[in-house]
Amino acid sequence: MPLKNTGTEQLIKDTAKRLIFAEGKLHATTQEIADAAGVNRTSLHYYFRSRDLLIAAVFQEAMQGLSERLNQCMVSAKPFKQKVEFLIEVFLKDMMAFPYQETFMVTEINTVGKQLVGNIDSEPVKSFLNEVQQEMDSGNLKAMPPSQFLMNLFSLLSYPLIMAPLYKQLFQLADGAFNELITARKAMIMELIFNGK
Amino acid sequence: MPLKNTGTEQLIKDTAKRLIFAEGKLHATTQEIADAAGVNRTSLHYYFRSRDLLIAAVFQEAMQGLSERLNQCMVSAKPFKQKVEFLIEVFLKDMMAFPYQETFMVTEINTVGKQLVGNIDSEPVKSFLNEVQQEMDSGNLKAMPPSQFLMNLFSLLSYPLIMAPLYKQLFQLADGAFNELITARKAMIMELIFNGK
DNA sequence: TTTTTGTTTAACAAAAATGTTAAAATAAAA
DNA sequence: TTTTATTTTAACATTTTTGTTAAACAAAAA
Repeated sequence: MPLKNTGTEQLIKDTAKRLIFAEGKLHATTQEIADAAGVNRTSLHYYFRSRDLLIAAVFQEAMQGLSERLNQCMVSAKPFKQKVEFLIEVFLKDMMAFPYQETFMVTEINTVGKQLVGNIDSEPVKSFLNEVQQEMDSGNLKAMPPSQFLMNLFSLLSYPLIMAPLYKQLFQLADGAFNELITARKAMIMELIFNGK
Repeated sequence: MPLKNTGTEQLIKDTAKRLIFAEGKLHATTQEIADAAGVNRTSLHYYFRSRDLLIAAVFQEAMQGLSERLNQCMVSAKPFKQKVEFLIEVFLKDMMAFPYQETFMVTEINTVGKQLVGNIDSEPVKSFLNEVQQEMDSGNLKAMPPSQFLMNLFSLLSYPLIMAPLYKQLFQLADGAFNELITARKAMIMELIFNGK
């Protein structure tokens, strides 16, 4: 629709992402988004027609981003261990920037409906799970259902960042100290899931 | 306030908990809560005065519940390994019933403010972390900052349940098959965090 | 039974959030 | 420089959600 395109459309979308994914304001209002973007609320309707459509756009881009990250990490030609290392790097970085992305997707699915998920491509994941199985067969990984391995990996990666506000309180840590904990996790997760092998 | 007490107050609170914590409707409206509870929306105001106060009551009970579970699991007289086993059981059960409890608390903190957390007692956690340190010193656990050990434990426990809607899709699993995966995790988590020791 | 107390409800009111319209502002094209 | 197309905005309208009031109802006490 826009031809002149001064970047406002992208600005609104990015601001919505920041509020929702980074700051965890899962039900930011159109006014809050417009204010944070420094535009009039009507602009938001001009570009997206309704709040729902803006949210849908944001959701869909998050889903696509996730899909691309999975693809990038899971179907590369790297040897398995390097592949996992790369995956941890990519997802840890993403989670540090947008810790509430996954939370948003899940709660959105819970309120709007499962049909939202439809477009995710599960092929890369399937091929990765196969590779995990092979590694287990060769004795390079402790045997377990490959889906468990994958859930373990993502649990260790994502959960501490999602729950950061709670853990900062529980451990009495300021932002800086907590971030150090998080960045130290890459090596630790590798150790843990490869069981010292 | 209520003297006759027909159980409506508790019913409303429990229904709110079900919608928010179990079904993941993190911003259920008063109408949705009243409908689900089968009462008139005005009753909700009669007992709680406002939506905010109902939500505050729900939040506070969740916080207290968490506090109690932590206490129950972390300061018992059990030997360390049994203690962890017990903790996994308790929290896995709770997460299966109310997967979005923690998510709710975090997003609430992100929108309302950190002062909400205030009342959590971090003493049981501190004493547990000390015990973890001792186990590491004795060589029963791989050495790492104890807070990392604790985050690992809770990550492995909680994350798959929080993200269930996504993983069911990704693995193409129905509810039954997914639940089997989850219940199989207790033993697996023990193995993983004790590193076969 | 009638009085009192507590509970539930319908009807109404207010506030908050979303959506629409038309006009003003801006910038490129003719 | 006028014209045209696009973008931005203010003002208004609608819908949704929350909150209030007063009356109906129910049950125990007087």
